[in-house]
Amino acid sequence: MARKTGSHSEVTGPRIRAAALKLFARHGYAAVSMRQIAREVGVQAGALYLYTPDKQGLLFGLLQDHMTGLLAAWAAEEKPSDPVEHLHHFTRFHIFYHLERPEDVFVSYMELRNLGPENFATIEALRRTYEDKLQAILQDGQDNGQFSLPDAKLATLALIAMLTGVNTWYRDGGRLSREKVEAIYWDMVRKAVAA
Amino acid sequence: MARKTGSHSEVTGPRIRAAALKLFARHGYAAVSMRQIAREVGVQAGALYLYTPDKQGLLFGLLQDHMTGLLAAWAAEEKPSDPVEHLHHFTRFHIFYHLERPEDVFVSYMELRNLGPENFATIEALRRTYEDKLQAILQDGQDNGQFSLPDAKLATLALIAMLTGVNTWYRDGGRLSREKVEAIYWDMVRKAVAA
DNA sequence: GTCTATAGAAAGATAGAC
DNA sequence: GTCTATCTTTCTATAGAC
Repeated sequence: MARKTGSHSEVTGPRIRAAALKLFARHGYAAVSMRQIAREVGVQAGALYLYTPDKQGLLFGLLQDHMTGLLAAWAAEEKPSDPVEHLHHFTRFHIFYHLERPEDVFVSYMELRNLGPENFATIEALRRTYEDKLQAILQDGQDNGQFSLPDAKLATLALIAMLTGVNTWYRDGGRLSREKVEAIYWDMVRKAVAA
Repeated sequence: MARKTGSHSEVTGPRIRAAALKLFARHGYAAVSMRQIAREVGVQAGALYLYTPDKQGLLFGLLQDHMTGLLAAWAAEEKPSDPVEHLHHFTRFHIFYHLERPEDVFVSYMELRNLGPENFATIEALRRTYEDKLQAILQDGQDNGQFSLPDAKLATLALIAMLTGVNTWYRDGGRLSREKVEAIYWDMVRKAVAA
């Protein structure tokens, strides 16, 4: 099908979102202007409002897509039935998935407070759903005696904080490969929850 | 000594800093205006510039004070010579110190990217100094065989991320006391690094 | 030490031409 | 679908009165 010149709705939308993600990650949501985003894309500021109702909607879309993408990716993984192997699989998945998209992770964590109350509740529910996946694994291993956890909920939060923390320091081409990092973290995770 | 009416330099400065900390923590540095800070304190916006060269200086002062306070507090602690006890002491100290000042911790972590390059380098050096305290403990235990660590630096970063993560969910009056939280985290820390 | 007033720049969002 | 132009608000920072 031929497409009219100057009509780019299917390509401009994603480019706006990519530019917003990049700029929000680098400078923070509140510090980035709609004009900056437009300049990055190569359109005028007014044109942005064809693709988002407002600046807040742009942020919300980024966070929502990140969280639903994360949940969908985990849902698509094959899960071992043994809790220890299941936890290892989760550890690998979490580290690799998050290292693959550092800007999404950074923005999703840093800009939560810039969401309106309703948008915030939506994202929080998604995040909680993800946490529950890990908590179920830990509870499973606790129930069959492979893990020894004083508190499954706290262990969930502690492990996720530890694993997501990799994003704050990891850089491609650094001292350790992703595989090596994963192995080192798995060693600590495994021992931290061991019976 | 009598003090002239309308002269409040020794009290207004700290109040400005307290207001800035509160507002930066709640809304983010970039989203808070000097007018908001002034309104919170009860002075006019122009008066703020008697106490800080600019908005950036206000942020830098908050972060610098937090980091130097943290280092001074740790320096004042008595350190057990046994690495396991030393690590336990660090775990307690880190959790309690950080839970005691959630706004400082939050701002110090979230607003790093809003520092100018020179200010950023200064804060990063202080943070690194603190990390080195933990790393030395871990290395000590590794050397005498009480700990088994594939990588002392990564273990340092992993443990600090895990411990600081308490601040993201802990609320006074919640399900668990600080003491109980500390005990649960210490159980995981201890096992994660155990030989 | 604090105030009022303001300079000068930039923000979010909209209207209407093409 | 995009642009130009603009409305309205708000911002940081400074000047000068008291």
